[in-house]
Amino acid sequence: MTTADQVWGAPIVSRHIADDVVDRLVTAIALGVYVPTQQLPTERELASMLGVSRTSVREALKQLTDTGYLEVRRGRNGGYFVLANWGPTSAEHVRRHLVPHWAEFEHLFDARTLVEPLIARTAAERHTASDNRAITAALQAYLDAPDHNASRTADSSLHQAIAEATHNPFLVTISLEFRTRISLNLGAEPYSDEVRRAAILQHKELVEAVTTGNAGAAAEIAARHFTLSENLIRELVDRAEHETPWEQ
Amino acid sequence: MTTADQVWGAPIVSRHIADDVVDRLVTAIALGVYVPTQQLPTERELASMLGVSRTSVREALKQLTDTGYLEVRRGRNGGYFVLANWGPTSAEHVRRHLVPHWAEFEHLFDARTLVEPLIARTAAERHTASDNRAITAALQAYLDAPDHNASRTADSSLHQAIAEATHNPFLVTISLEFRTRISLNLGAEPYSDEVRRAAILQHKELVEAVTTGNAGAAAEIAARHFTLSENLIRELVDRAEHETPWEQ
DNA sequence: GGCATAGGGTCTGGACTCTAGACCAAAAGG
DNA sequence: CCTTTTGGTCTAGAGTCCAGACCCTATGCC
Repeated sequence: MTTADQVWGAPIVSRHIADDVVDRLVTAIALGVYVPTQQLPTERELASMLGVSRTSVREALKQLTDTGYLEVRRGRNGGYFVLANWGPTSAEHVRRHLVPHWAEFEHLFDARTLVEPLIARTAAERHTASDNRAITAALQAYLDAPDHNASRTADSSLHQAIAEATHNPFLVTISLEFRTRISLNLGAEPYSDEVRRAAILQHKELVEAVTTGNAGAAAEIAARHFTLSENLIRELVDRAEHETPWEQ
Repeated sequence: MTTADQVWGAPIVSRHIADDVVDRLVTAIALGVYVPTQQLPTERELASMLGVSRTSVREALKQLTDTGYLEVRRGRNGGYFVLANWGPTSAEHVRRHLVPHWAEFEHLFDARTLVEPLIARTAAERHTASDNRAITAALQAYLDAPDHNASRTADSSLHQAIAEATHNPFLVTISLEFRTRISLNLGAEPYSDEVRRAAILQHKELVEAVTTGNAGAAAEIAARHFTLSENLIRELVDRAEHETPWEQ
């Protein structure tokens, strides 16, 4: 693998606008901007938000509806609604997304476990009073989250607030990219009361370390925190592989 | 800046194929795959390499020629040739690229100085015998480089070989992205006999630390190494700003 | 000198994409 | 029942991309 290979590697393919729209929608849903049962903006609104024709938006929505991620209802009060197929608990989802991308997944977790502690450490070293306010508010929103969906949205916002305390847009982007790609294959990270209790504790510790400038602790807690969900996924896939021993 | 803003942020714009080709070419030249005075592949070859029509390739080459980065010669033995406008030593180049993107640049250096030591450390922890061979070969190529251009190409290959020793494609991509974006604004990093001597020493130390698995030293040397070029750029811009006090 | 060749330069027709906008169909609310 | 909101359908026109044919120019070679 030479430098030249990296550059010329893949042929250029003409990306269709609809594919870009699909990416945005999937990202939004993966990050919890829209949660199951929630209604998306109307076709006309999406078209105007994204600066694209309604035709292209419809093409994207059609793809997502066909794949079973959205439901469409006609008439007044109609629109597109997020279905609940995003959870990794369904063996279906595991087979469809986790297993085919398993190698990428391992690397993704690996890289995240390496980079996120660095981000947490840097945030702890550079945070300002205003960062602290944002982080604390995000933590509070997370603690107040009434259900799993709200919890996902708040989790993403909290980690984003921490990344922003590094005051480096590249680190913010890298962190967002990790969240997106992981949620993308995963739908939601696994969830149970036990997991939530552990996550609450870790988030509190992490926020404490970052906002008080305890860089070493922040890095260490972040490493533990991101290992938690990684292990949950592994268990899940192990189980799914045993339950459905390789037909189709 | 909420999560939703990050997702819906920019409107979707239809990327033209020619812009993608421009990106590839600029990346290739920035990374030293093609160096000044060297001839690019022919239009027909590029079209086939990239899987696009000759029309699109021509459009891209026209842009780069108009901007003054390529020269075109007609007739037999003709073709496109890389011009020498890429060096940051020209005050022209500094004004045109460094100053307008200065903020992005600071962040870029900052992120690189944070992440590259992590990559070096990880490479030191995970290297295999085959990685060591690749890294050592890349170092030798760097030492043997007869001139500045060959040196740039070899430098990029060496850092890539180290990144690949992490065995994580995301880290490889991030490292490549840093090199590309920095070279993109910079053309080449500044160069002098003194700089080269320092760089040779640091590259030797870095390779030694990585290949013998001395993770701490690898991280520390990488941090120093990437700070070196950062400081050179700063001096350069300071000088340029004093020499040409803000007309145009 | 003259011819063959390897490049860039130009043009065309057709397939496909994207857009804007008009209009239809269904369901809910008043 | 009628209006309104929302998805569903269709069309005309502009733009993009491609494949391929053909032209122009400089060089190398006989």
